[in-house]
Amino acid sequence: MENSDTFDLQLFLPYLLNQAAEESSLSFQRVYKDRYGMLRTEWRVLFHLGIFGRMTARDIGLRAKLHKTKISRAVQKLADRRFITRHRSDTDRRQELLELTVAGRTAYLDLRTIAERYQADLGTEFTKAELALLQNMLQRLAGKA
Amino acid sequence: MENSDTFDLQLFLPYLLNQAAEESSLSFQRVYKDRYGMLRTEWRVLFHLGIFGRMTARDIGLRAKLHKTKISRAVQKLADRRFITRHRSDTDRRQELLELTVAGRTAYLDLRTIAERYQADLGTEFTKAELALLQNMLQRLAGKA
DNA sequence: GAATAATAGTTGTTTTTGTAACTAACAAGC
DNA sequence: GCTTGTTAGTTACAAAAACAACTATTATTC
Repeated sequence: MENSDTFDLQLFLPYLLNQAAEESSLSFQRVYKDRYGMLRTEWRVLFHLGIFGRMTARDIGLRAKLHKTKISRAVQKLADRRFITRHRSDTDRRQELLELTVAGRTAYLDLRTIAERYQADLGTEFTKAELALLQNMLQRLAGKA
Repeated sequence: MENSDTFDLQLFLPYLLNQAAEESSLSFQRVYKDRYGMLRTEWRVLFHLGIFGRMTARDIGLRAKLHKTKISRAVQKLADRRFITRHRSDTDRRQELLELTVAGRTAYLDLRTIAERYQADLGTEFTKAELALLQNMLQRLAGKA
């Protein structure tokens, strides 16, 4: 290590954020993957429909910053597994209204419970104020605040 | 949106962290991708060698939490492009000592400058104390503190 | 109102990643 | 010192993501 250097990679945000994101996603990923065979894009679509109710692929893409091809395939898989229904819109026949089925809503509520538990567990690790600041800063970094 | 729900996805850390990580990586990605045709794993390997000097693929994997196949491929590509050299170790002929070439070090220093500028620019967005707290929390979340 | 552009969503192809199986070298136990 | 297990790294195959080209429908413009 004779050419040692001083740059601290561990503090470089694009790196550090990815490490933290990957680590924090792990436990949640295990649940939606093992329990429902879902991919990341799929649970995200599921959650958007669970939270906001009926919406189109386009709107999910805007909110979640997901590319339409990713959403298209996630929607297909979710529909195949009867988690969502798709209905062509009457006012604009290009777009499709997506909605959770009962099974979809059940899966969503189950995963939401896990997510809420995860968030609650952070309370043992961080104070409320710390957490609020963290979320605020992350939202600013994500360009959403 | 009749089935509206109260869960705040924007505050769910596995989601929020990913959004922030993706957004914050964008500008840096553009540089290492456009300027050097590198992938994420490749700049990470490059940086590890730039920072710590000669080391093995195994040690990079441990530090960066990268799987050995990813590193193996990154090392191949970096060696193809003459950014690094590889020498089998005398003491353990399974492992290979990796080291930056002059071209590799030049690329590293260039990218490091960009990275440092990125970090510096955060200072206009956040206070020193905020940033320190953010980094500390992210390191805890990443399991490295 | 026909021609052109723009939008929602899909499909096909290429890259990149993930996973498992592999080779070669070393280590440990007996 | 031979068998068994472990480790460093590679390769082959499967899954997923990225990107470009496409269809169908709606919006715009002249």
